[in-house]
Amino acid sequence: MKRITRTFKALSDETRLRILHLLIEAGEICVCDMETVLGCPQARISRHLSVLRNAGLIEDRREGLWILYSLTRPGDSNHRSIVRALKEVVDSAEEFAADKKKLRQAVQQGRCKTFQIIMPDSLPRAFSH
Amino acid sequence: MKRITRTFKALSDETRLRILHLLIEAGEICVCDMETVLGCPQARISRHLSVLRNAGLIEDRREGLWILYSLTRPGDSNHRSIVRALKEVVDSAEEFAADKKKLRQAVQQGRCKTFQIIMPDSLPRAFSH
DNA sequence: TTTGTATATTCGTATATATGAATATACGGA
DNA sequence: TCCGTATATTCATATATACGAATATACAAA
Repeated sequence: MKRITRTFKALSDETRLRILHLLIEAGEICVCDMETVLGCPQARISRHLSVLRNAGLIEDRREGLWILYSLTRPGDSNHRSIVRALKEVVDSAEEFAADKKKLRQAVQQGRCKTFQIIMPDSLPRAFSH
Repeated sequence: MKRITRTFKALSDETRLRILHLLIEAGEICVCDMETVLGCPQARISRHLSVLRNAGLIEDRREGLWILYSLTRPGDSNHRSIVRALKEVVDSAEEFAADKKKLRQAVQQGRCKTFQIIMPDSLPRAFSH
């Protein structure tokens, strides 16, 4: 039960939903790119990331100086149900469209470090057109 | 966006999830029956009900002295997605089983006022066996 | 080993939330 | 109109959460 309420609480903040949306869109993304796209101070993003990590929603891996975040693959049925709802919600809510656009532009203009790190030569198809 | 975060926040509390679970199980239920099944003080339940109502998750109607609560029928796609996840979660989590059992027993032993109010002569099929 | 970049944490503070106890309100019946 | 039952709200307080600013840590490159 505590696990469930903690997960819902993690989803109850605007910045955290925007972060999760970026992870859904980009697959994997570093903190400074979140900073670029969301326009939030780094400390704020970092703190929200730790809330999401403690809720088991995201995980990270280090790649040189950068730490790349991504969604955790759901480990049980509750997690799966909640993440499915999350994806439906960020998909249908207009407020996320601006971030999506900003992310795409940053990637195409080479201002997005994540893709220079993990795939220096090619863009993921989601951002190539 | 505010609507979405408010909805998730409403789901981030144990008592509120237990209340929603009862509404899912019973369809419609009065506050004193929640008190009986959940074993929480009335003021606490009432306050949590107002949080859920403000989030648009539940609605109520008066029937004499009693106020019967039920889930709001989802009005948009976000609401629908979140409520679907909620139902899956309370369905699969073991912690809700005890409340379900207690509700069933209360109904069958005639200690549940809701069904004496809304259907004095017959029990809903969900509780008749 | 120094420097710069990326990320995390600490600190002080403001705001929100949860709670029990007490009180108020709404309604029906005597 | 008075009383009892059902539900909501107020009050005081404890705890949690969010925030910016400042600082710390981790790593790579020179």
